[in-house]
Amino acid sequence: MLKITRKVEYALIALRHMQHSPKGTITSAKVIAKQYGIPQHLLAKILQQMAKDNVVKAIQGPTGGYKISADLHQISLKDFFEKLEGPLGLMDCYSNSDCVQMKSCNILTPIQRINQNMRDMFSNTSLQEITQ
Amino acid sequence: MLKITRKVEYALIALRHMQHSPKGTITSAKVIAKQYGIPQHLLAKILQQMAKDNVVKAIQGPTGGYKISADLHQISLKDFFEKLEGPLGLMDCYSNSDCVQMKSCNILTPIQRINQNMRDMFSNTSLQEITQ
DNA sequence: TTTATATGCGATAAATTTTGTCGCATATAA
DNA sequence: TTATATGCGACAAAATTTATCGCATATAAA
Repeated sequence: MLKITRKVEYALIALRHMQHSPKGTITSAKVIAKQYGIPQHLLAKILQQMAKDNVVKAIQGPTGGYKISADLHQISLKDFFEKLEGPLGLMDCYSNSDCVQMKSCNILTPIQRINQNMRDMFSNTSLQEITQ
Repeated sequence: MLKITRKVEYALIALRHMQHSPKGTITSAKVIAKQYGIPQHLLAKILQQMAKDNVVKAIQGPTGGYKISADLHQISLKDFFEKLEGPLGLMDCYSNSDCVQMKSCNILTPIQRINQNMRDMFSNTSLQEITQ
């Protein structure tokens, strides 16, 4: 529990790789996948999603690939995680109200405080701090 | 991702329930399971594990059950989570070294800082703060 | 114009983890 | 003696995560 997913890991690895490449470099999913041992198709889809989210810009055709298009200082880890994986919370019930135990649950409020601490932590960390 | 498991949820619910019962009360898994809509057998196993961990004391026989035996002020959430779920970390590689990408991974160090923040947060929160 | 190689995207499959169930044993109060 | 609790291992179901496949479109380069 309390793990980040491989999807997020792969996204961060790709961003960091691109950020350490010479300015203007376009990097294909294939190159990154090979270098870090990531399934190529999977990484491609993740980069495509980041392109939709305007974190990265996609260039099509041969010699195509991706480059960072956002200012990573301006994106918090919380926002980035939520772009890729949806709402961030220690328990589902904070974003999804279909838990039948909602009324009887006695830890909803106490855990909420911890939850908020966690969200704050990721809100106060920028993507740049990971990829720099 | 970044969720706590139901196992931990159920454990916390049970502890909080017991802590709010009159001093000396012995509570069976069955009673708690019914009240909160938790699968009884599952909760029983969790309580048994907490008994092994000396968080709770088990009393056998009919009229048996459990009561809190530890000082919950003295147990951090981190320790509690690790008792139930094993090592705490954002990525498996911090506790388990069989990731083949270890050498090539470029985010190991940056994520480690975030990881430490998270561990600190759970280290600095006592079980009591959840169950009180 | 053709070809090779990249992204775009949906469907599907495999693997892993989480969650829940079952059966039988032991302990003990009534 | 009986009923009801914990103790414990094996197993099963469900959910989530991780990975694969196929085909479409875009475009640089031969």
